[in-house]
Amino acid sequence: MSSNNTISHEIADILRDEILRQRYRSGDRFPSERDLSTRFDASRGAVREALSQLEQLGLIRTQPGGARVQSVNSASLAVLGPLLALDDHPDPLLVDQFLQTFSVLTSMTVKNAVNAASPEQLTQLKQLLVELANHSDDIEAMQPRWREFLEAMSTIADNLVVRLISNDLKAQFVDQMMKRGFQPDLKKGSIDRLLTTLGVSLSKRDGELASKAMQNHFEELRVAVGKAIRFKADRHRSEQFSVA
Amino acid sequence: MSSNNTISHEIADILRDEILRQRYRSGDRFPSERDLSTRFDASRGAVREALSQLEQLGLIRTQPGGARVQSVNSASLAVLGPLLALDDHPDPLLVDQFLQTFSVLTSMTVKNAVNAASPEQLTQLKQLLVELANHSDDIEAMQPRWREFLEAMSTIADNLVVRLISNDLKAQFVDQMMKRGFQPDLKKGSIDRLLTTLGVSLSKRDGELASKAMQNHFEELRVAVGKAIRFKADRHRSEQFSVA
DNA sequence: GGACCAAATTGGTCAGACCAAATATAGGGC
DNA sequence: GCCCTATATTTGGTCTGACCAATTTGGTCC
Repeated sequence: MSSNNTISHEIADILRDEILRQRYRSGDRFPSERDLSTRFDASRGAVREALSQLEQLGLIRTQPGGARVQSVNSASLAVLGPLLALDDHPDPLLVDQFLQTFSVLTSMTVKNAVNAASPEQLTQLKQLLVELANHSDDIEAMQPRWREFLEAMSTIADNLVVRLISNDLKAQFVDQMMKRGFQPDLKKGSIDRLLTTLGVSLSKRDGELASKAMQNHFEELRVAVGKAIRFKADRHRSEQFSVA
Repeated sequence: MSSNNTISHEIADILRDEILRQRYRSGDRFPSERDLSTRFDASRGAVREALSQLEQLGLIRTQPGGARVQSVNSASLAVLGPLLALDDHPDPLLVDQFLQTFSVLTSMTVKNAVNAASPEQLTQLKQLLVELANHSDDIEAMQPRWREFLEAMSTIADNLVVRLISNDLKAQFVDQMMKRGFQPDLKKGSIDRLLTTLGVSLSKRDGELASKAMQNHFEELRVAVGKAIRFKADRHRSEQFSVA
């Protein structure tokens, strides 16, 4: 979880999940600090630090007189990770929304990067593409190289807004998916096609082409991930059934 | 500023700005809580709550033994607002990056909304468009109606990820720009064109068309805002000169 | 110069106290 | 009975002073 192993973080994690699970309705009064400190058998200071975190997440709003729960819709980006981790199986809809968002942001980054790259940076990118192509048959081995490639793109595009969003999103999403051991089943052919198209776009300095290629790739990824999730969910259901 | 009028928020605001102004280099040791509490003449508890906020922002990382400053590149989205508000005049590059990001996210939202809207929602959207067209000569009056229109789109598209990002971005950016009294100089003709195109896309249920229209609009907006900022900056410089 | 150990520093937590703002409650006027 | 007001209570914000454990620091010894 996101917890440091401090008491205040632990408390914050528990309360956060309770809010995300809709245990309090938006607008409800939140338990008082003194009540919480007895409930968790902790000092009020520790509870206060936990509440401070929840406030930063946009989940509660504190005021002298009492704290109130806020709508998840008005929360901060940082709640998405915990929201995904809430159940044993991720919400397919939410995962799809993640990927769609990644898609448009990454496409934009790639477009700007290809258009703005210096000659040296272009050769660096080509180098990384070759690296990727050399490992295109081992998805595991591609992972870190993809990361490196996209990181280079992000550095070249140099858009702080997108970078911060992507930081958050990646931290929330990618790690979650990794932890659950998701392996979207992408056809090798489609990956090869992506790599060659990206190579062409680099040679021609055609950001638009690179952008389209990424969009295509994410479309396929969305389908594949959707299948993977449904598959896992089905298996989970049948396991439950066999136990019962 | 983003401060509640509590001491801990005040301290957090000051320290946040100091970090954003690069007063500490990334990796540096951050002053100890006891030092800070004497500096701000506040209790250690108040300082701790301030540091907790900075940690949530991703600006520092605390550990027994000492806190350390982190790179702004690895911070949370929520630093963008303070980053914009840092100087008297916003960084044109950052503003442009904001708009570009808004552009892709809004375009995506609009596309999905148009494609997914129910008949009732379609008529609602058309209604809002008519409202907008009726006030297309008064930019001030359009503002809240734009907000309403995009809010409706966002509700229909129903993508939580984008919604949370937009929440953050809007809270950080739009309000900042409003406060500074920015009025990007958009030609009435181009707005009318946008509105009619959106109307057509609604009738045809053509999300792609709506998306393209929004992209175009944001392109023009970026140019207009860029001009407005440069104009303001120039005037500011000349004022400084005349004083000196 | 480098490895190792003790002392000082630092973050994390606790307890008990006070204030001011917001809320809940009781009372009085209609 | 209903509404409004004044009072009492609850609640968040802050302070003080203390203790523990982990880290850092500085010096010592080889």
